[in-house]
Order: sequence, then C-alpha cells, then structure tokens
Amino acid sequence: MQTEMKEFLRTKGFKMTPQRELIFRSFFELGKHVSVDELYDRVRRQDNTVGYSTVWRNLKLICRVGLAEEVNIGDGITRYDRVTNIPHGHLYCLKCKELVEFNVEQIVGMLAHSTAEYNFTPENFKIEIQGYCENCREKESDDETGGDAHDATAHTS
Amino acid sequence: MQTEMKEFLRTKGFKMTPQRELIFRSFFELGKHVSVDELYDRVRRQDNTVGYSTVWRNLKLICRVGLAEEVNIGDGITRYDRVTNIPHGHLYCLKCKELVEFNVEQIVGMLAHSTAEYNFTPENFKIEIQGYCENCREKESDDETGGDAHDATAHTS
DNA sequence: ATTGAAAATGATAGTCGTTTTCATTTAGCG
DNA sequence: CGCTAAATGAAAACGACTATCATTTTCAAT
Repeated sequence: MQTEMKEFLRTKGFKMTPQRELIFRSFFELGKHVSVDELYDRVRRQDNTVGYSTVWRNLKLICRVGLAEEVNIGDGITRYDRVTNIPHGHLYCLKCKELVEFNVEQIVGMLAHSTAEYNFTPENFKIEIQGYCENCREKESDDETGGDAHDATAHTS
Repeated sequence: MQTEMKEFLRTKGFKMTPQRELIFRSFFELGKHVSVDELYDRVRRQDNTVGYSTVWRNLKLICRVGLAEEVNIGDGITRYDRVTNIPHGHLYCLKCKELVEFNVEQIVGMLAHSTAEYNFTPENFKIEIQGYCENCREKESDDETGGDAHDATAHTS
C-alpha cells in the first residue's frame, strides 16, 4: 500500500521519501483531525529528525492531492481532515476542544437548494456547530475577559 | 441613541469615550462584516488619532456585550459581524471575497435535531458556503501553488 | 550501477494578524 | 472637584503560518 501511494504521488509529479511515508502513515492511521503541531509530535516520536517544515509541507501536499482538507474553526489553528466522500460537518466542543464529525447529507442538499435563490454556485460547504459534548455539558466555565455580559442564547453567525 | 448605548454600556461596567462612540457608530452604520483593518481605516478617515488597538479592543467589546461576533472563514482574517436575531449563514465568494448572509432558519432547526443523536448541546451554528457569486461564476482562475491536482467536486469539511 | 535534474528536507528566518504591555489620559461616580 | 477604574495609543510581544536556502535524496534516463 505504500507502493500504491508512491505510484499515486508519482503520477502527480511528487516523489516518495522516508519522511513523507512516515508522515502520511501517521496522518492516515490517526483517524481524526490534526494540527501541524499534533502531527509533528506524533511523527517525532518515531523519528526525531523530521523537521517541522516537512510535516507542514506534507500536510499541505496531502491536501493538494485531494486526500485531506484544511479545517478552520475560530481558534487560529489550522487542522487537517481526511476527505471522505460522505459529507460531514463538525461538532466542536468548547470545553474539551474535541472535534467530532457528523453526517450532513440531507442538510447539504437543502443548502444547495437554498443558495440557488441567491444565484450562488456552491463549491464547499462548511457546517460547524460549537457547543458542549456529552461529557462537558457544564458550559459557562467563565474564564472571561473582565466583562460580565452574557447572553447564553444560541445564535447563528 | 448614543445616550442609549452609553447607558447600555454603563450597566455592563464600561465607559463611553469619543473614540468608542466613533468606532461603534462606524461599525453599526456600515451594515456588513469588517475586519479590524477595514474598520480602522474607516474610523481613521474621521479621526486620524485613533489607535489600532483601540479599534481592535472595541470590536472585541462589541462582541463581548453581545452585539457582534467574530466570523472566521479560512483566510486568516477575523471579521466582525453584527448579531441579528435572524439566524444566517455566510456565502463567501472565492473570487471577489465578498461575504453575503443568507437565511438558515429551517436548517438550524434540522441541525439542532441532528446533533441530539450525538448527545451534543449546540451553542452556536456556523454555516458557511464557499463558492462563486453571481458575478464571479468563472471559478478555477487557478493561481495555484504548483500542484496540478484538482477535484472540483463540492465537498464538505 | 551511475549520473544529473528535479524535488524534498531541515534549520532558520520572515511574515502578518492578533494580543499584551505600559505609561498616560479620561470618564464619571461620590 | 477628586479619585479610582477604565480607556487610550504606541510599541513590543506573540504565535501560527510560510518562505528561503544550502544540502541531501529520489528516480528516470543513461
């Protein structure tokens, strides 16, 4: 299967290297979203000579060949998410920061329909719900910035 | 109405200042999403002594008191969006970078329902569709990074 | 096997938006 | 007024991301 991948890359003009193989394998084994840092750490545990830039570049490469894509929730950290053919959105827990996928097939259908009214040609649907996961139901663990204002009503942006 | 706002802020423990009034007014007059830079420029045209940090801080403040919220499409720039009571998503044109709101009332309903299955308590729905607006229907104006890979199928992240 | 051009690597430095710091000024209650 | 908490503006710090560059490696063509 690494040979498959090598072949796949070759057709796109890229070469295979030990580092790349390690990075790819680490990324795909780990079935969830990762940031560069996370994957870097993970890779480093197996080979502590691999550079940060290499991990970064290879994540970009994985995206470029269509096997993953960048996910951006609002925390300033880019995460990389395997591309699957089932459309999914993200549930992002505000407390434990866990990111879980959920199915949005029907919803994408509705959205595609909605946008027609706006004469908009959709290319990419991003559906993200921030909230609290099963374990973190607490909410309002206020480490706030000084203000005391809070309207806890769920609103849409 | 500036008195109203002053009163509103006072109840939250904040003071009114000339700069703040200018910034707030500029933000709310302009009925669309702005980045800090954009609002800074706008404010500067009326008072070129206002500092960048002041604009930034006041946008944050507007969010803190619940009158706006940060919007993060994937371009690394935080924009600020007035909070309205009608739930809306964003149509983001990949070409002209324009950001348009669209109604998602029913969809949020469906989503809320969907997440129940995941034992997730939603707080905030973010629905963003990237694509091409009426005017920019072109797509694929490839200023790409070097790779030649492209699956143009609309996918979900 | 050898070679040579293209690509990849790793370290480092640069970029850019965001956030903090700090000395000074201002708001607004008492 | 006078005082304290908050706000301001300039500048520096921060942090994630991206580019640079010298060196190394891949791999197709000899």
